[in-house]
Amino acid sequence: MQASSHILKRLKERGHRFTKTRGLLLELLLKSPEPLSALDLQKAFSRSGTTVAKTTVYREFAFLMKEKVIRELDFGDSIKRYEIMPDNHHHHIMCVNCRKIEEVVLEKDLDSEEKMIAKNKQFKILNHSLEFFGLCAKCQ
Amino acid sequence: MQASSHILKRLKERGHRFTKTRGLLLELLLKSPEPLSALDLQKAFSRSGTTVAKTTVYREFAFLMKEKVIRELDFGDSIKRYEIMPDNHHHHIMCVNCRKIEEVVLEKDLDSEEKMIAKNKQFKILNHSLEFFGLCAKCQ
DNA sequence: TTGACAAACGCAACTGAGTTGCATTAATAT
DNA sequence: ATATTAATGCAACTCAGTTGCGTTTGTCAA
Repeated sequence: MQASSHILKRLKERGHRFTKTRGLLLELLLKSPEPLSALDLQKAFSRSGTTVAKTTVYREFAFLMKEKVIRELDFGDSIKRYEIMPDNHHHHIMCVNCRKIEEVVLEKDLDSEEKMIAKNKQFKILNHSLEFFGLCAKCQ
Repeated sequence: MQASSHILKRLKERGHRFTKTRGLLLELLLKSPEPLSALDLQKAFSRSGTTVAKTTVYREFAFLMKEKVIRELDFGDSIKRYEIMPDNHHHHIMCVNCRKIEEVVLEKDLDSEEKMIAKNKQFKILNHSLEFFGLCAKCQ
């Protein structure tokens, strides 16, 4: 029983197929300590002794986004990265030198700020993106 | 006396040239209520009755970034946008429908959070990016 | 188990933001 | 006025991501 089973089960209940590629891609995302790009995933497939077309990876990202299984992250380097949709609300910090990414949890969330903005700007806020940039222990 | 004069003066003091393109580009950035992309700027040049090569716009962005006259913003749509380096620390909210961007100022800044992260993660934090996404008054 | 059907896949060609090489133009110092 | 070199323009390029289309494969019903 792989860690991705319950997700695959959920997808199947919604009428989607259980393929080898989808299973492995989810496994790899689940066990990665860092968000992964399309290229990262192709490399991970390679290391697992398989291959996957980049088209498939991008389409799978789109599919899993639609199903809200993963979420997209943007670190400003024009490479989209993805992680399994987290239970705990967290953000990230990326080392601007070696690109290492770690999760960070704020002491206070941004809910009250969002309410204030919604009120002042008459925007209906749907989400936000907050990423920190700096130098990791090794790179400073 | 244009609004960009003091910036051009500052650049000149550092040994850089005062060109028509640089002057107009700064004028346009200064008077824009929203951050601008390279394409936005080319269009704005057009409306001013001039033209500019996209290469020039990108190189000018790089130059002005190096001189810390502007800063780069990322709203996750793989288009870099730029705004004059602000005095007041602010973030932005973008309408996911019509792409309208407005400035927002937090009630509490993220300094204490940054200190906490720096301590816990042993990162030296250099900066952060925080953008909100939602629907503006017209689009909801 | 088999056959049908559509979801999932792979390959090649494409898109579009941003970059690079190189020749030309023009701002500044002397 | 002239020399120097920063700034500019054009064309070709890069690279992450997308699209078209023909093929494979998971699923379901007979």
